[in-house]
Amino acid sequence: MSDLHIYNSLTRKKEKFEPINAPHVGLYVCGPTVYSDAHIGNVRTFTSFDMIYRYLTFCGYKVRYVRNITDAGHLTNDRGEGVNRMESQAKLESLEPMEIVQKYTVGFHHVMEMFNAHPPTIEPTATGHLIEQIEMIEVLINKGFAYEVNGNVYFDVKKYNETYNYGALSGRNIDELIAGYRDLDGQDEKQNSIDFALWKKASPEHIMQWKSPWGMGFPGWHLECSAMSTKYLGKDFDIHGGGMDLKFPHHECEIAQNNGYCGHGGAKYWMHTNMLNFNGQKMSKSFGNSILPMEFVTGNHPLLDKGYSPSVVRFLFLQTHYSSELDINIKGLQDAEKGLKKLMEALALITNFELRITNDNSENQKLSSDIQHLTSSCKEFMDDDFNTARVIANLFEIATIINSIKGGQIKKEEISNETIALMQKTLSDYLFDVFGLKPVEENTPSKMDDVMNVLIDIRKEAKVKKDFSTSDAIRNKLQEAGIQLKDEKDGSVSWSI
RNA sequence: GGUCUUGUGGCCGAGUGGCUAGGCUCAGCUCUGCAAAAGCUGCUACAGCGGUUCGAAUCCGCUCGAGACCUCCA
Repeated sequence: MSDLHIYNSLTRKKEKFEPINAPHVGLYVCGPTVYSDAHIGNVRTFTSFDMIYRYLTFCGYKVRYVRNITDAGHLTNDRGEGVNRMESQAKLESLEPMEIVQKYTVGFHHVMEMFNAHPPTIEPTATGHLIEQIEMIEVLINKGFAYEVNGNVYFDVKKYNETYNYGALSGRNIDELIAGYRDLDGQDEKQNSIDFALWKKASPEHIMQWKSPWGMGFPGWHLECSAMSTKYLGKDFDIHGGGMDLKFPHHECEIAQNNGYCGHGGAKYWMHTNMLNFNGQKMSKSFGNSILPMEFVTGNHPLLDKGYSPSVVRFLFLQTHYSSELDINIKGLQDAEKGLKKLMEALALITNFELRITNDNSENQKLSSDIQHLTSSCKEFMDDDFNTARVIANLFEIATIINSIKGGQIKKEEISNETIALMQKTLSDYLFDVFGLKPVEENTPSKMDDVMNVLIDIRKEAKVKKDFSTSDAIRNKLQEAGIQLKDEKDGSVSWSI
C-alpha cells in the first residue's frame, strides 16, 4: 500500500509503518482545550496532522481519525492546586462554563475550516465520556495503580514503575523527577510528588462537577485521552499525535494509564509536531505573543504587514518538516505567498494546456524520464516521514518545466500528452489533496472577465497606435489595484490577481 | 541543576558519508515598444577545533552559541 516510514518518538527511530489492521489505521490526536481562542501555533499542529491524515488516506488507508475536545478536567496547575480552565474562564467572561465550551468549540471548528483541515471522523468530548473515565479509574484502583485520598484519586507512579517504565516516552528518570519536585510546596496528600490526579474532588462552588464513587468531582486531564482512544481505537492502535509540549507529562501519563488499565500502552507510533515561534520566540498563550488565526487572514495585528490567506500560512508550514521548530515572520509569509502563487499558476496553466493531437516520436526521452522521476519521487519523499519540504522542491521543478513549455524554451513536441497529464496530476494531487491548499482567491465574478476583456482590448488598440502612455496607464493602474497584466509571446494578454 | 534538540550560503529551509535540494532576495542575459511575467546564468554554505575514514556539512569528542522540556500550553 505504501512504504511509509515514520519517526516514532517512543523508540526515537524512524520505523516502517505497519498498521495493526491494514488497511485500517487508527489515528488519535490530542485536541484543544476549549477555554480560549486557538492561536496560530495550534493551527500548525492540527494542519500537520491534517496533512498526515490526508496522506494516509491518499495512500489508500481507511483512517479512523479521533481528535478530542477537552471540555473538562484541564487545570491551570496539574499538581493539584489548580482550577478548572473552563470554569475560571467562565468567571472572567461572566458565562456558564458550558457556554465557554460551546463558544470556543465553535470558534475552533471555524478556524479548522478556514485552514481547510478535514474534520476528524470522531470528535469526542471529555464530558461525554465520564462513565468510561470513571470505569478506568476503578480498574486502576483495583489493580493497585491508583489510590484515593479525601475524594481525590491519584495515579501511583512509583508502583507503576515497578512493572513498567514511567519516562519511556519522554526520556525521564523517575528519581530525578522526584528530586526535581522536592522543593515544591503543596505536596500534602499525594504519596509521591510525581503522582498525578485521575479524579479531583470539587469544592461546592464548582459548577463543573459530576457524581463518582469518590464523591462529586471531575476527571484529571490526562485521563480523557486514555479513555477515549481506548474506546474508539482499541487497546492497541496505530498512531498517537500531538504537540511536542504534550510529550511530558500528558502523553507519558497517558501511556501509564493505558498500561495500568489493560497492560497495553496504546499507540504503536507516537508523533510529535514541533513548536511555532514568531520572530524567534515561542508563541504561547502564557507569553501573550500569540497571534490569532483570523488576524493572519485579516492582517489586523501590529506584528503583521497585511493579511495572508490560510493557504499561504499552510504552505509556509509545509516548507518545514513537521518535527522541526518553525520561525514565522513577515519575510517568510511574503516568500510563501509568492511561491504558492507560482505553483498554483503553473497548475492552472497545465490544466488548460492544449494537448497535442497526435503522438509522434519526437518526444524528448531524457526530459520525459526526468519528469517521471520528479513525479514519482514525491511519494518517496512523503514516505520518508512526511518530508513535505522535498515534495515542494519537486513541485517547483515541475512548475519550471511547465513555464518553459509555455515560454517556448521547451518545445511542445518534446512532451507527450501522458507526461503533461502526469505533471498535472502530481501538482493537483499534492497541492490540493495531500497538502490541503486552495487556489488563490478565484471567487471573481464572471462579469470580471468581461470587464477585463474590455480593458485589454482598449489597451491593445492603444498599443497598435503606439499610444504607449495610454497602454501603460491601463497596465499601471491595474497593477496598483492588484491586477497584473502579462503580455504573452503570441500577442495575447492574460491577467492574474 | 537535570533531560533533550539544534547551529547550513543575504534570508527561509531540505539533506545523503563521495552525486545541483528548493523557495525568496541580488546581479547579468533572453524575450518585450518599455515593463511585468517567464526562462537561462551567476553569487556568497555547511559555528569552531580535533578525531574516525581513501573521502564528512553528514559519524565521534570537546568548545562556543541557540532553543525546548522538567510548571499551564499544540
